[in-house]
Amino acid sequence: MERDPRIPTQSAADLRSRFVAFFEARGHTQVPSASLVPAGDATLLFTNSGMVQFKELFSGAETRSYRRAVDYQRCLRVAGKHNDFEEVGRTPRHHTLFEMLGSWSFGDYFKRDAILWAWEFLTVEAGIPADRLAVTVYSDDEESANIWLKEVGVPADRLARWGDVDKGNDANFWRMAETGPCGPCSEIHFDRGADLSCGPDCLPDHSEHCPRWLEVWNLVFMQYEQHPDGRRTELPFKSVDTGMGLERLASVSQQVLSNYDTDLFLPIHAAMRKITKHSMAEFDAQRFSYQVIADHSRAVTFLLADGVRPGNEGRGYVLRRIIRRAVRHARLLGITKPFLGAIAREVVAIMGPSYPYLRDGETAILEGIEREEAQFARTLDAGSSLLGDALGELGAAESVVGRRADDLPAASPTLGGEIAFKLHDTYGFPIDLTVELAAERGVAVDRAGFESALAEQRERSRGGKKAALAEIAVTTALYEEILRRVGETEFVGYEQLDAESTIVGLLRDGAEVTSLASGDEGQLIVGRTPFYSERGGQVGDAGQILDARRKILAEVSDTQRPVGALTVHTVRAAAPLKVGDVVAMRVEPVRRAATMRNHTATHVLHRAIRIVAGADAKQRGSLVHPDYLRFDYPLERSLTRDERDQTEAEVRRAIREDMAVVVAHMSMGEAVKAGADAFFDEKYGETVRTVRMEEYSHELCGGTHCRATGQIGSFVITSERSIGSGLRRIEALTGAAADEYLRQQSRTLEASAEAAGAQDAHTVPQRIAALQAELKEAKRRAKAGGSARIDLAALAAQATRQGEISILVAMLDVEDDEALKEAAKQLRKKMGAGVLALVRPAESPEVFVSVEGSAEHDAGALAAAAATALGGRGGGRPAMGQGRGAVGSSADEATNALAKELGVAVTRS
RNA sequence: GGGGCUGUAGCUCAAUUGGUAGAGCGCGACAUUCGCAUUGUCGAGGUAAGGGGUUCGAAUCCCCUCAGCUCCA
Repeated sequence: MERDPRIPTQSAADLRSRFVAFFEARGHTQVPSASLVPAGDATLLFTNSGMVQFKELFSGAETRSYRRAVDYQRCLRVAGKHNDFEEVGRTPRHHTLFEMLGSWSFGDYFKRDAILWAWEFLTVEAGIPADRLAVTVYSDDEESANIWLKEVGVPADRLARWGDVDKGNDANFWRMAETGPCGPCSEIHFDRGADLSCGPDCLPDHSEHCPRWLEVWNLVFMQYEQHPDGRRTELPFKSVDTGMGLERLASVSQQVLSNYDTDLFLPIHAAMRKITKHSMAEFDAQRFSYQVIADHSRAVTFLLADGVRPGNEGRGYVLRRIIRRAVRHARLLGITKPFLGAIAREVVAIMGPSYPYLRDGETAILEGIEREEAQFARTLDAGSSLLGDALGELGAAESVVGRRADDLPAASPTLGGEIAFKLHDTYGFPIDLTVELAAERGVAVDRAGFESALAEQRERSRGGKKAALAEIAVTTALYEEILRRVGETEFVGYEQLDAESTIVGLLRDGAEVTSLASGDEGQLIVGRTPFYSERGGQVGDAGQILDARRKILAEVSDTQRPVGALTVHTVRAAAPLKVGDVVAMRVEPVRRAATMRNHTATHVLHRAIRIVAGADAKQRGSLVHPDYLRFDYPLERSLTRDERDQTEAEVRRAIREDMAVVVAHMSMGEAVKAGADAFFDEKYGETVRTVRMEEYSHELCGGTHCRATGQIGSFVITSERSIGSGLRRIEALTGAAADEYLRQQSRTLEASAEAAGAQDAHTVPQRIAALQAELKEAKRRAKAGGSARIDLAALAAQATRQGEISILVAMLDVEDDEALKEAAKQLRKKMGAGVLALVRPAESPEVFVSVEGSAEHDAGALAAAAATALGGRGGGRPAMGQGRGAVGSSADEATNALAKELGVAVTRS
């Protein structure tokens, strides 16, 4: 493409920081890039656009101290509605991970400022000549069109109008969901030159069909509220959400045709070529694979840094697929050794300055990659041998390296689609690898059969999750509507456990109602509540709802916050309740106190773990329940017995210190400066609540706590185990529960000591070891003694000779069927070839027959006949047979029958 | 959430498909050797992941639980 000398080349890093500075200078607060794992959104797998962390602000469910924001948001599109996974690498501008530069107005400025600033940034800061830009607006958005035409001065032929929502054309119209905030968009496109035009009437094309136009910036004006009945009304609270892909902007500024040729990717390609030793020509020939690897290495690095680990479900599975696809493409480039770690290092080097958390997590990132690469190598080995067997059965030819599937003759043998699918489904063997390896051995693969098997499985899988997700979406929408109507619930539970309030909403069976009858179960919403709703790992409060005379109206079993700060109590009504009633809310005090002990103990434990196992053992999740606490942290190994004891001792020491627990409110920035640990993706820029225990522990936390650590009382770890690769979980008890646990333990030990006959608790292990040795010895003696008691040599000597073979029919009174088999083995050694028929007297007598070196006799038949004679059954093979008579039948009869059949006398032992 | 596969000696894996649980490596002892390596002989080592069922009889068939691998969502 021809260079436009008017456009100054700028690095992606410069563009990123200029963007932030530009909007900061215009009153915007810089908000950090949020985690790829969305905080508190069950319907979303990954942060897939800039607006995810602001979602609650647009619906009015949440407010913040700022009304203008600017950010660069890492986004991932690999699953769900926006799924570019398969496109990545094939096109110049599809990515899994990308950065969205965003400017935001929450009920502040609207179309005019958004448009003027966007234009100014592109033409002045980025230096793009106005004649290289064009814009689009929604068909009937005269307001935006006028700003573009009259104020900015865009020529009429550089402005296109698109979209007609009511006729089903959603172009230039944005909506968050079926209902809720929505509005027109205005896009800014870069004109890459008329020579690329798709035709004479070429207009900026929003759908990207025309290579001439590159959409760089989308300005979304949230203007309307979409109601379920189809009406659209003007929003009182209008917002702006703009998003510009950094990779695209960089491609414009650096005047390259592909995002993959910008300085965001060039060093990654270079690092890869260093491994492959490819020339630039070879690189160009293999662009697809190089681009896949470059893209995926970025996604992998960010995902690992955000705490996602490869696994076989949910986010972990997506990460695994990305890593494996990258490895697969590296193999196409001839790389079979681990390489992704080196590439990830390069990604950290490029992105680290803008995303410091990548540097912090570098060790963990590299470990995660190394582990997954090794795991995939094992999978490929297992799959290769299975595939080899399958190909062998097809009479595959000798392997010819490099033979391609396309070059196979039409008459080639074909590997069934179901076999290819089984390899893929059960052994994780990638289909394109199957095709390639089969081709090398001259075998085609029935790809259509594979695809249909895959489609069938998809169909099967859909049933489960879809209904569940849809249900969440429906109830979420309902709660959002309630929240908009009644506003946030006031929480007064930090200071008091009782509060008077008014019922403002009731639900039964997932729908709003105006009253609950006695006995009904449902959800209750009030204006203010002392009930703590489940968040930050602490479970929701339980308690009662009372009337003025302290009569119980309802039992509260749980408290949740489904959306924003709307608190929802799960209740079972004991008396009729209706919206508007004034009630007394009473939190169960014992339960709350136990919960508080466990929550404060969780903070102490967190510090203790980091002291014992290292600072990297940061909290990854926790559950604070009245009965116990649960704490998850990353560690590649189990705690040693010593470390576990040390941790426990450290927590107890901190309890004895009786440190005051001090709660404070401050801005996020102040909290971070004060050294508070923020472990989850907090809402930045806002006032946060911090919980501090002197210099020992300082965390962001909304939970309820003890006044001082001494109130925790007791502490004991009850389990420490793995909950997945690199993740461990501790469960512990505090207060009376811990005391009770320890009491039970010592009681059990006392009982064990008594049962084992040990002098005292300390000698129980030795005592048990001694008993086990004794038991083993006794068993050994019994086994040996059983056959020793019976003189097997003498018995064998009494066998009747019949020509070449000996025949022995005997009754052996031994311990069990195992002893009978053992005796048979030894007799066989002493006796040589022949027929050996043994009977063991018991409730139901057992018959065991062994034949060696005789075609005349069938052991199975003999055993069956003898057992049948006793009303039982039996069988076996010619060399060996066994059976068992009915309960109460006579062993003598069986012996006699066998002796008669074989024509010999019974030998008595 | 819905599937597929696997779990047998310390390790890697067998067993005519329901009929006496084995092999190689590793381990121990003895022999060979000046010693090491080697080689030979003998030996120890099994709750067949755990539990239930069917059966005269289950590693094998059925059900449940647990763990690992894997696919789909």
